[in-house]
Amino acid sequence: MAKNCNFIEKLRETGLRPTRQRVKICKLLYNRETTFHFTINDLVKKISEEVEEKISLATVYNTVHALKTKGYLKEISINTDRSYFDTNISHHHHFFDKSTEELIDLSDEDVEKIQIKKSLLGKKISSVEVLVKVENE
Amino acid sequence: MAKNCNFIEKLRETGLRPTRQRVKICKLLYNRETTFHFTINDLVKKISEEVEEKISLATVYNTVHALKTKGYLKEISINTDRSYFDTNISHHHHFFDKSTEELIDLSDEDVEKIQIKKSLLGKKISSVEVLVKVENE
DNA sequence: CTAGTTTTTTAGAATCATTATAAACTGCAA
DNA sequence: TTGCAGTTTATAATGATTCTAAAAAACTAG
Repeated sequence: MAKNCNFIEKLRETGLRPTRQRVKICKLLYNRETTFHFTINDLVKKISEEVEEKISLATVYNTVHALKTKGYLKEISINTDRSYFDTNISHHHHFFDKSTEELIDLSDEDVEKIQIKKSLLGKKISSVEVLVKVENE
Repeated sequence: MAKNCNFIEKLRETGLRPTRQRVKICKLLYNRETTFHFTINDLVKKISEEVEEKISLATVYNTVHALKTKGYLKEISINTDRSYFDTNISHHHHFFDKSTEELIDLSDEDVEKIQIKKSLLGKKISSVEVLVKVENE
């Protein structure tokens, strides 16, 4: 799991050329114990700390967008000024801590099954997201 | 319900001076049959169509923000470039139609009761929002 | 391996929603 | 009516994101 090769394969499979920059970003995102919730800014900071080579801001945006499009990243619905992404793409929901502006995973079992009793003519449901906002007691 | 007085009272009660601009915006927002889901841009357009006097963009932002702070408007969590607001402040959830970028109310009864089985130490839940994204079939 | 084609990266400019600023204005209480 | 605190306003500033066009890198066929 610690080798670049994995990401090279993975990227190639999805039709994304495994460029130096993409491989390095993937290593940062997926080569970790826990899932990673981040904003572009978080990621840029992490890159500047842990990657020797500079990666331009536009590339970070491009790469994150490409990974999201390919389904390797999930974008979370919160109305903040920045977008949040999650490396955990399995079906699950989130806590959003208003005081720290951090996301915390809620596993699918942590939330009682949700039933939507209403439907819209000619529309199909593409996702159901639950966001639980929390604040300090 | 069609008189300004109502809004004048309402605003005054909450410590907001009932200025010409605020009263006019409140009339647009609350003097209607159905609830109103809108972005700032929607509201500005509506003002330019239905109000004779020009209201500056900054005032629209200020007023919406003030109404939201006082609990007369709800801001909806969606990760779009613009913020969405809802004049329906009762507890309920939303459909978000990805093709039209419109919000549609889901009454509280339309969504099976949600139970969160996990809690965070030292934090209390301030809201639970369900967003159901839909797209054309 | 190499030339040619396509994709990607890059720095910087452009965009767009939102917020800040500071001067002019207004609601309201004395 | 007067004065002041709260508001409005036009405009500038901010900040996240996207666009641009040229240089660089990755791929492909020969």
